Amino acid sequence: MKDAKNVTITDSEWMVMRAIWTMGHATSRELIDAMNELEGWSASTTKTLLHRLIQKQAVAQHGGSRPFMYKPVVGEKESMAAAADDLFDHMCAMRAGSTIVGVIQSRELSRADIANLQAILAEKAKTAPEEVQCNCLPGDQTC
Amino acid sequence: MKDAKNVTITDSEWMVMRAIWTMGHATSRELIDAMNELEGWSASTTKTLLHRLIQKQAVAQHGGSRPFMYKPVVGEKESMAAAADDLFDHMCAMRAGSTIVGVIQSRELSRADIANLQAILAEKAKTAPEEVQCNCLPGDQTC
DNA sequence: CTTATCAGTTTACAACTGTAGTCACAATAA
DNA sequence: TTATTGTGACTACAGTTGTAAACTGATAAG
Repeated sequence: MKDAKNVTITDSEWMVMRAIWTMGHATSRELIDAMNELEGWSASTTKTLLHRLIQKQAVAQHGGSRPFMYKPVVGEKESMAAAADDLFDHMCAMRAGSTIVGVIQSRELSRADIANLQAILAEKAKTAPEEVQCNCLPGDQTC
Repeated sequence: MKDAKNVTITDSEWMVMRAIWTMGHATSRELIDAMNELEGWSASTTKTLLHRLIQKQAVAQHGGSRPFMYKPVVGEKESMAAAADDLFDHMCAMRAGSTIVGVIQSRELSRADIANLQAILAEKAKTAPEEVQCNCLPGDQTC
């Protein structure tokens, strides 16, 4: 069973996935056109990326006859979560908080997103530690 | 003037940077040992990464005589912010909010981080849109 | 001073990425 | 039925990344 955790989507592939996710399903022609307009890519480039995504089982080919339909196999939400987790997993745990502050400052958030975040934060506040430990070096140095 | 925005640090290089950032400055021996313990890397691997970081001007060699000192040139905070921005720039703006929700849920945050986030969110709530537009396809489709 | 060792520099090399051309075959038009 | 074209498959190729060996010059030990 393929899930987003096991698939690594590269930067270029990500662009194609976004189009497929948003369209729900698409023919190669539609994707080629969208990518050409968005990124200026040649048809070959989009085709290659699409094939690599199929190999990775991030996308599947549907419909028996020739203009095939392409549909996402991995979900957008899960893939985004996996990518974000992957990023933060490679960074210092102690500074994750301030990094998230930066992200929130620079992104547009809907009212619902904000309400959601506020609820989670209120909950987390109840048990939050004074300091998060740095996990960048071996042993348990005080950083 | 080198700033974090212009330097792309790869995953492996990131590990070395974390050690250097945390140590403040270090000799190659210290880094080699730390990386060996943390990642099981051979001395060569750490040396290579260190050199690539010097080339990228993410790290600088200090001290005239042989056991040189290595110090970070780019800051940890700025590098983390750049990496995080880069990630979110490649993802659907509409779903950034829920992705952040996921990140916050899975990370440990200090009281100070939480207070900070709460303040920013309260501020952003005042002008937050009902919906953030999807920016995955050309044109302005309703997604 | 000569030798062994360690730090620093070069070279290596396969896998992965970004970007794209070419080939083959199915569908369609003539 | 044959020629054309659109779509999918295969090939290409340079640059990056992960991982490390080999070489070279500085230091320390004898």
